[in-house]
Amino acid sequence: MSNFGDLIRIAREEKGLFLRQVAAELEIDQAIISKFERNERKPTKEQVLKFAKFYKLDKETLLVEWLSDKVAYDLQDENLADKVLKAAEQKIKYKKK
Amino acid sequence: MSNFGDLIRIAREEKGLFLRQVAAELEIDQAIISKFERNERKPTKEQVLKFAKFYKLDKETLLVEWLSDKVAYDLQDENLADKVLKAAEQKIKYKKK
DNA sequence: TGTGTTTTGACAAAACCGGTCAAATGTAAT
DNA sequence: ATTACATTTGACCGGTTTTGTCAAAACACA
Repeated sequence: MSNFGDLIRIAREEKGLFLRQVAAELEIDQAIISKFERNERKPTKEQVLKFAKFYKLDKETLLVEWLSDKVAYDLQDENLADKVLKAAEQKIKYKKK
Repeated sequence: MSNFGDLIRIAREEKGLFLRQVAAELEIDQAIISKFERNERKPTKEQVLKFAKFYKLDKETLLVEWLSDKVAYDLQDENLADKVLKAAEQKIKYKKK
């Protein structure tokens, strides 16, 4: 199962870059990026977009990965997760109208 | 579409209680309960359970309502909501193993 | 060992939350 | 219109949680 951290770590490794370099480019401390890659910290939306742009990853893919990490995290110890997701889906549909 | 606030407001009105009374009983400030009922603030899980017990509402129903409100809120201005929910579902399933 | 990279953890600043309270507003009866 | 009571609003406070910074520790490997 993929996650935000894996995506950006793989992207970085494919480009043969060091944390230091990415950090300088994106103006994000390398310690933080290290934590993002290990899913120890969650980036802000702005940061997600920075990564997408820099690594030339699909913006939507990365945002979905990031948001779904967050939702899954919020529901992790809820055995009601299924019901919650279905209810949330209905609510979102409803709001769109 | 239902939501947490409506459920507890209806329950209170059905029992003919004033905010003041519920507040005293649950030891939650009435201003806060007023905000819960109008979905202006989100209660803690503990508070949700207090309401379920006091109003004799199904615990699970209320928890699902509360959590799905939160998820829907987090995704409200994301047109990726559908994809996010599907991805989150996969992640939660995966984690269970 | 020496060099360079990544990870860890302590710390401070900022943002976010939950609760308290009193004033403002709403509502209905007299 | 005034009174009495219920609800809503908003300012404020303290505590928790996030976010960023930094340097030291750990790791990799020639």
